[in-house]
Amino acid sequence: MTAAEQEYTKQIYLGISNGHSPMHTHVLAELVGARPSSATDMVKKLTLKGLVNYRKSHGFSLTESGEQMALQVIRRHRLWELFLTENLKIDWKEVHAMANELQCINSDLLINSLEAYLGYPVYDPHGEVIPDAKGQIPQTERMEIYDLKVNQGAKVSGFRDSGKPFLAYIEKLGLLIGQKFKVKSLIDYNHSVEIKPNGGSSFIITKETAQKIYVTINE
Amino acid sequence: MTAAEQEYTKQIYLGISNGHSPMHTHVLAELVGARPSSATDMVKKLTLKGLVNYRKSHGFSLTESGEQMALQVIRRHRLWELFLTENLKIDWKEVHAMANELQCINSDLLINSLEAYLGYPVYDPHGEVIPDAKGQIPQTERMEIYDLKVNQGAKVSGFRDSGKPFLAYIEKLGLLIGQKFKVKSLIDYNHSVEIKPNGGSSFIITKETAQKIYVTINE
DNA sequence: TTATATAATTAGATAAGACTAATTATATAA
DNA sequence: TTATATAATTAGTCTTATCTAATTATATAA
Repeated sequence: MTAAEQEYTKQIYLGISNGHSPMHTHVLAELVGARPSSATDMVKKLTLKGLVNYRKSHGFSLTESGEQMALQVIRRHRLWELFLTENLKIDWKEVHAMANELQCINSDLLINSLEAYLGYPVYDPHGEVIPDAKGQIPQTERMEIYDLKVNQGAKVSGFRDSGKPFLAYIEKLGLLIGQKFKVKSLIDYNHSVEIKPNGGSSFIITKETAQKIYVTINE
Repeated sequence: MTAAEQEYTKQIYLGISNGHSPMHTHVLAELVGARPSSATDMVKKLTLKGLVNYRKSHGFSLTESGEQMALQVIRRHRLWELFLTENLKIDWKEVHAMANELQCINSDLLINSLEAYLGYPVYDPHGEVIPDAKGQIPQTERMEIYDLKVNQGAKVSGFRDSGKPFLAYIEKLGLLIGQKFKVKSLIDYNHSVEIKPNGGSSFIITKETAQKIYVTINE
């Protein structure tokens, strides 16, 4: 499988996981950073290889083997991200792009050795779960800030978006993984959320942002 | 620069270092594992980019900037090889192929972080010198078994060939890096060399093999 | 110097992946 | 139901990197 095929397959999986079901060519094109016509070409190719269920001009999804493929790419991506931040101490906003190049190296020996070296981690530096060698995803419940109620306290545990602009914004807000906070109010008008981090003053985030930040509730 | 351009440039450099000066298309083709016509195409492209000095139907060499380019690729390759063997504990015969895929990721941040993580190493697992960030090669003298005299003792310090078949042969002979041995005799007929490793019995290696094994002489 | 073997190059294909521009589907509003 | 906006696809082009087969250079031996 080529690097491009792997990246498209990964993005179909992630897009569908984030609610874009069924996937559409223009959404996929946006996700991989290409034009819709390129996405159409690739989806047709992936369909021929049995990785995608495709009905012309309607949406599409991954087949069972396409999903397994995607999970392996995601596994490689996230293990490399973790290595880059944890071991090489590279800024977490930079690692996504590097991991996108590293993920295409498809060697079980390499990736399983890396996984062992990192100590069989469960989460990547953005709080996303790392699939295991069999493509199994350790089951964890993912609640978003958007799901919280007023006065509820919680702790940041991950992010749905690993793009540099979003992560830079998160860093600016001080909402790094582990940060505790409380929901101060929910704004009916546009569904924004006002939160107050422990040891900081409160501010408002949009609905979109509140849906991209995973949390665990204080026990 | 594409992965292929990087690999060709690297192989031109290594080939010339190993005495193929000037380089020729059929030799280069052999080194990268392609046909001579492909090598011709690539050499023409590299010439247009100012990396190669080329005179049609005669040999060619790298320009100053081509050489710098090659040294950076070699640097990345050897740092990754070291990481794979030292940290991930992957068999040294396997790492060359993996490093060939990793070497194309051209990020100074990544590779300088990796170098720091590895502790600014000077040698890769095959005993080859690692160029620094500026493309400088730490100066070390490279003597081969073939240069030794009868009864001279020495220690294996590296190999000119990092291909799997050669390394498997070396491993079989027990001539790993650090192994001490003595030259028992030089065979005039075909310039083979009889050596006796410390703690083992003597055997004969061909001239070609004797030229691929670097040594340091016992003080 | 001419014949010949070897090396090098050219010509022409192919495959992957991307693009633009044009066309065709689909779904929604009037 | 028809018009229209949006989405999707097709057609055709480009680049990179390969290949085979044919041709041309070069150098060596007779």
